Amino acid sequence: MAERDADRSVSQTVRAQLALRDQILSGALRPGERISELQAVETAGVSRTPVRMALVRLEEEGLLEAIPSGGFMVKAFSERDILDSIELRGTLEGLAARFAAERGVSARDLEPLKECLNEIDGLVRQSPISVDAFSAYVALNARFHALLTELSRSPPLIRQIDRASALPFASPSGFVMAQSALPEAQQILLIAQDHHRIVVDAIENREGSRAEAIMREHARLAVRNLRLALRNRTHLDLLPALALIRTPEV
Amino acid sequence: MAERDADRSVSQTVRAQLALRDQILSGALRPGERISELQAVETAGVSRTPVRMALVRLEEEGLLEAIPSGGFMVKAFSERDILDSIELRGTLEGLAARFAAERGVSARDLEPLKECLNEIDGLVRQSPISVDAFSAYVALNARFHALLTELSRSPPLIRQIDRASALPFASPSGFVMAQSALPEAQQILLIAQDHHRIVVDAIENREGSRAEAIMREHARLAVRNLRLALRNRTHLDLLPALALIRTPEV
DNA sequence: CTCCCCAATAATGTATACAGTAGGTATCCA
DNA sequence: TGGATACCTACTGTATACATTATTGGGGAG
Repeated sequence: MAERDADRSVSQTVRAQLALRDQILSGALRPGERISELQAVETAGVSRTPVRMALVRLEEEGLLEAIPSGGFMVKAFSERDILDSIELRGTLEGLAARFAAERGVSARDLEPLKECLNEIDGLVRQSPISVDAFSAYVALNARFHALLTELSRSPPLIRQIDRASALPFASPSGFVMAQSALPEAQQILLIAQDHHRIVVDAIENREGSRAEAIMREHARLAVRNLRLALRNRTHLDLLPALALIRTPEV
Repeated sequence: MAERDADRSVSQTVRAQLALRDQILSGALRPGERISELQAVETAGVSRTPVRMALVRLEEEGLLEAIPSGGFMVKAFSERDILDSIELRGTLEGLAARFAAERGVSARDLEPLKECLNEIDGLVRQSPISVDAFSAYVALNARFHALLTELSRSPPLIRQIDRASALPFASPSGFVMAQSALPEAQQILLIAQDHHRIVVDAIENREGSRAEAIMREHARLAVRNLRLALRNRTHLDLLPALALIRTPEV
């Protein structure tokens, strides 16, 4: 009720979309559960029209699924869906790295990436890494991936990568957090940093195939790590958006 | 006015979406042009609410672009966007082929693909190929790609490939039509058929890397061919034709 | 003559009212 | 007592009315 007149700068549709996404990701709405428009109207504090717009957008985003008889439900994902989504994004980012390398990148455009890596360097060498440093790392890592994607200068590819990252567990931050549940987390961060450095080097030297190969390997390693994390159920609570994983039938 | 009560089985939203997509693809609405909701309401014969829903869906589909000040415009694509979109889809289909090979496919699941190839065989060997045979080929080729995608059994990947194929020029039918404008069209069809046969073989023998590599090469070849076609100034004839072609939804 | 500002108009974003349908519950009959 | 049917409720899909914002055109000032 305090939020009713908060942030008048954003449209009602966006506000509804954010509110609903929050509810889904926080687990307030369980997978398979039907979304109640009326309830959404109350929580978002807007009328049905923008709520319905938000529902359509969230469906296209992949968080919701249309029910044939009408309405929407929260989409449920299998563990394999999650692993596939990560490999998918890795493949696309590999293509982005190739494009960047083949098309040439000016030293000035490469500067932010290198700066990003340097900032990360100081963080990953701490052992054990502090909570603040870790969240700083997560943000910087996401920034690195975004910058790399941009370097492809291919709007269709960038768009597709954004879509592939929409699912929380498929986003860069998502799987960094997932891997952090593993005992070898510290070493994983160092390896990731190496990968990133190689990619930047390959792009700088215009070696498209090498840039792509290392990004794909990077993703495949992440998939292997996450598969391990998923198998170790005790660490599952550290996974982002665990609410979206389909629970076994009761 | 005859369409007002036609097809009561589909929702008004879907009807509006189809009508608008038709208008865009047929060129009745030019790229960059702002969409008039009022006009859309008239042509679709429905009220503003389903029209706006359709607009949001078409934006997510990639055919429209939101205008910051409000409303939507028809999205404009550069030639490079078109080429990138094709390579993008090829990359995704390569991953699909890899998944299919690595995860194993039963002989029964592979049957429809082989049948598809056999049906195509008879068509591509005709020289010159008749108009009817060509459109039959286009349909069968699209079917082959759809079946191959399905074989990955990865819902996230399938979804992403569908999205990548939403743009008419990036769809299998789209670039077959584009390449058909080249003088070596006949030979291109034969090469494509070879590629497809190799992919099926690789999947059957569970050679993931080979299956992926050949699909990517297939796409890169198509990109090269289309770049030639665009450079030869045949694109003035090509683009309108491309706009008319879309892969069947199913 | 040109540039800027204000006002009128049109179109978007939002809210609400209406209609049709699916699902649930209660009652009645076997 | 169990099952089927009919009614009722609640929710979705659609239409329309309202408000707010952008755009355009004209008029006035420099």
